[in-house]
Amino acid sequence: MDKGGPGGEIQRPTMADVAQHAGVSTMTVSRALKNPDLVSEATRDRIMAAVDELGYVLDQSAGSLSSRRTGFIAAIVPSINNSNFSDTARGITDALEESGEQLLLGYTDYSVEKEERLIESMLRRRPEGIILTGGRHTDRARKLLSNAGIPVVETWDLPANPIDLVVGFSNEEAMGLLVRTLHQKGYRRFGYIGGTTERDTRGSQRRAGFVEALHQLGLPHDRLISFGVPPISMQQGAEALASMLEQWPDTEVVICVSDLSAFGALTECQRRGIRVPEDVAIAGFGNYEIAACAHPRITSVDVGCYEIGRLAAQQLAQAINGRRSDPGFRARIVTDCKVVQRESA
Amino acid sequence: MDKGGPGGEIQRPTMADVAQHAGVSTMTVSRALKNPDLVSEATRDRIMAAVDELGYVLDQSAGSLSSRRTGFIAAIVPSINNSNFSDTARGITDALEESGEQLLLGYTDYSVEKEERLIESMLRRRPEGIILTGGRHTDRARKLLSNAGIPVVETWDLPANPIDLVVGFSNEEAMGLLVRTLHQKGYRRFGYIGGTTERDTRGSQRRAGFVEALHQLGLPHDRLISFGVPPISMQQGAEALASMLEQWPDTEVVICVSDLSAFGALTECQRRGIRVPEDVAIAGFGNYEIAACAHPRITSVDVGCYEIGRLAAQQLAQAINGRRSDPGFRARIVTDCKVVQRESA
DNA sequence: GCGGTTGATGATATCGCTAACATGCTTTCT
DNA sequence: AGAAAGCATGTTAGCGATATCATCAACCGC
Repeated sequence: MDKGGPGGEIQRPTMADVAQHAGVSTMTVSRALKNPDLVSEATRDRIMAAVDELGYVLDQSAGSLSSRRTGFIAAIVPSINNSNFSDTARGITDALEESGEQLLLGYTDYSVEKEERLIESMLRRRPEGIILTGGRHTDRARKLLSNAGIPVVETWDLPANPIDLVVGFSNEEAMGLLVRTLHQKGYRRFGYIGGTTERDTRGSQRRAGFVEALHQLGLPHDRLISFGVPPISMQQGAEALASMLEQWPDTEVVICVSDLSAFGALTECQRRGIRVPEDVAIAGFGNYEIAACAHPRITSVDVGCYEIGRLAAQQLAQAINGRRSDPGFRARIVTDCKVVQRESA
Repeated sequence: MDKGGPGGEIQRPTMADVAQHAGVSTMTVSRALKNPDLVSEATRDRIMAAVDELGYVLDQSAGSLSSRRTGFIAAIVPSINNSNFSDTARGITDALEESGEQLLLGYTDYSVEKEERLIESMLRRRPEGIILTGGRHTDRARKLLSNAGIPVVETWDLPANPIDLVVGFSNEEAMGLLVRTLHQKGYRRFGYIGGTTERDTRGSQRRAGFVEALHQLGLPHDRLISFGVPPISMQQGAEALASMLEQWPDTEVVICVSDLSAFGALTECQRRGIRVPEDVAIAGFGNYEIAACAHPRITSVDVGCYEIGRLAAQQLAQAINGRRSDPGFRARIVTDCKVVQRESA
């Protein structure tokens, strides 16, 4: 097979070829493929036979140029390696499948600069809407989006100045909820493990929520360990726990920025023969599968990642179709966060 | 902001607008954006100023129609939720970034029918190449691909009848390697945990490799537990282990189709107070992060997921650019698999 | 000083499809 | 019966970019 080679270019059949083959005009072929009921059954059959025989595949680049609808939705997540975000991506894809749109997926590695570049390169594809993670973006990114004139959904956060639509939750409050829940269970000496930089906005917000909640409870909130560049890994969670216990050996409960680091912390305890939760309790965030399966199972916060994606895609679809004024349409959807209490804390 | 609403359609500037603004022809604008050195500095500056002022963003749908290069690469994986495959996806994206192509990513949920549908809808976007997972596809999918006349890379496997290019490894042999390694460590009574159906081709191949290796070693190979629809989860690994020990309580080592199920099996042992590896040893496959972090750490097989993605994208880029006859170009790249010995087995 | 090369730019003709309107022809209504 | 409406299809004109060839200076070497 000579494919893609120079001179090996195959002349793919076009709609005109199909039309000729079926003895109709290209317009009828186009209709037969997109709105079959606009074409009589006999003609449609002839066209489909021609399509089959020639192995014709519609060219959507051409189609969307003419119809001004690309059928693309762009989505940008921090990382596709993180199952929380890939759950969101799944939610988006599943919702899109219903509306027949295709997903352009990109990841930023938690960098707003990379996000800006991604937004720019995706806008060149003329997506009909775009889904972002978080509310922090470069000024240029905001400008690009505003110029693009397409609906935008920010997710996983409740930005103070949203660009357009929002589907998310408050990371501060979700963390506050976790802290208060654990406080009610009797814990008093809280420690927090997170990443080193502010790059992970949601991580920073969770830390802020941790501090604020303890402050309101009148408890000390200085046991903060920063370890590793986000996304903070299991391994780094383990190292951070070691550091935590070294600095504050009497810490009662350690809350981690995510379940991955929480799991790392848990295994570090196991290596050191520290009992969880008897000696130290551990809680995470995100309700990853690992939290439900670890031994002991890890207390966490479920933020409904899949649902965020599904809702974001639905909102976008409605906005694209001009249903912003429909009853029940809300530009800002606050999703539910639940603390999942398990054995680890 | 009125976006996407009916009648709210913003008239985005086109290249002609930029051209007029800068007092040049559209062709010069096109050149300034794609091959800046073909345009004098003064003109280029004027054009860039116009681009900035108007907030112009290139329309690639239009561009690719005329240049017959879409800049798209399609990639299809079984699941983006599985970090092995999302590592491969990362490898692809990273390699593509160098060549400036954009990724169209889709997932099949381990169904060849869904794969066929995905291939069809992606081919409508006229990708310049396509990366698949595994060597099993529907006949129609094969036909679609062959008609498309673009390079194809099959990954994560060494298909007997490859469509075109291959970047992968033998799942049978990789599993055989693991079995022999554990055999050398003295284990004799082997059990295997995998999914129920043949949908996960790679899972089936690993099971076949398990059976074959034991057969060659003259050992019994009937301790096979099938549990759950692939991808088999941590939880299912746990349940499968319970079932294994019930049927064959004297099993010495349990090999799981992936590290996720291995981890589930491990935690089930911990719940039951069964010591790993003293009472039962456990090994997984894929070398996920969790294998390196669990306590005890899980023996696994590293298959270089990221590298598979990177190589696949590179191969594709070379094939697209007609470098098939370059020295060093191999249509079939066999990647390295290494057993990573840890405490669990 | 002149044929030839190089460099910067422009004019024109598509690329493959679909929107919008036009054309016949049949059906329906009053 | 004649006007109005409906159905199946065709015609025409782009969508927004780029390939290709053409143009016109400026420059180069001998």
